[in-house]
Amino acid sequence: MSNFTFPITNAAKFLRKRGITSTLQRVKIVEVLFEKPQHLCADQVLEKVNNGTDYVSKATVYNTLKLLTEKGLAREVLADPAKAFYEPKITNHAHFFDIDSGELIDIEQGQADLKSLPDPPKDFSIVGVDVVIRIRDNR
Amino acid sequence: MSNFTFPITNAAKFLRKRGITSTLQRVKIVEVLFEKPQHLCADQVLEKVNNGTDYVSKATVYNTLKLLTEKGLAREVLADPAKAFYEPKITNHAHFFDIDSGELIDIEQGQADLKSLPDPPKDFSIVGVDVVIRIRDNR
DNA sequence: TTGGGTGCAAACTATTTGCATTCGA
DNA sequence: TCGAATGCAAATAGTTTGCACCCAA
Repeated sequence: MSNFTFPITNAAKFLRKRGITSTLQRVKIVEVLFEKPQHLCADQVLEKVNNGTDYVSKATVYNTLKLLTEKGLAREVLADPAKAFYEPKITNHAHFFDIDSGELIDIEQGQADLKSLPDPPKDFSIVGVDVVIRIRDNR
Repeated sequence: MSNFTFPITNAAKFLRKRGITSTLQRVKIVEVLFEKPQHLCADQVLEKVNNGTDYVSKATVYNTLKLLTEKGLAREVLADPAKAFYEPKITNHAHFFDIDSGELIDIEQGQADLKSLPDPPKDFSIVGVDVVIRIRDNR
């Protein structure tokens, strides 16, 4: 049900199929984010969506990225203290974070797995696991 | 060199020993953060430091927490999208993050280790590894 | 007609910056 | 004395909120 290939060819259908009202703004945002596997912050999405014009507001970009994340269609990556990144790739994988450039790099699944998951506190269940490996260019 | 027991008894000495100029403001902040192993955001540190009075500004709290982090004496935890947490415990360990309450819980070392570290990109070295396991109360 | 859903301007909050002041050599 | 270090008011940047508008029932 969450399967698709990059880029998404019909964003309106993609949204409707997943129970989200399709609107002009959301279609534009989904087209941008799901063009290919990538890591974009809200401002980058805003810029790509508008591209000189003025179709979508900043608030709508934020609200839509949040909506996509809540619906499980996109993933929020917390690695840069300054801002959140969003990615269309929701399969489990870890990230390198270049602390100087602020760039995120995917780590292939299986390359940074936990030995085992710890037991969560009583009555709690695990919602997700985030692994970020901070790196620095030596040169 | 980074060894101490909680709470720190002489914050001024603690700072000087580690090559950081000791000031009234920094001493207060260190006394608060290093009272015991805990996770505090900047605002919580500010509140505890001032406690009704007005000794230290918000900017200084932020700058000092950043300084302590850069010097390797404290650790910044990125788990809550809204704000950063700081902790005095710098030994390697993962965290549970309660997505509803915003609370961080330490995971004992060894309970959430990576099978192995992935090779960083050429010319890069690994600076740190952050593991956050998001949890939710089912009740 | 109406009630939930949508988009966005304005508000808010976390964090950083620039600079006057202080400090140590 | 003087350059570097320090603290903080003000500015900035990321994100959220509240409300006017719209649309389907």
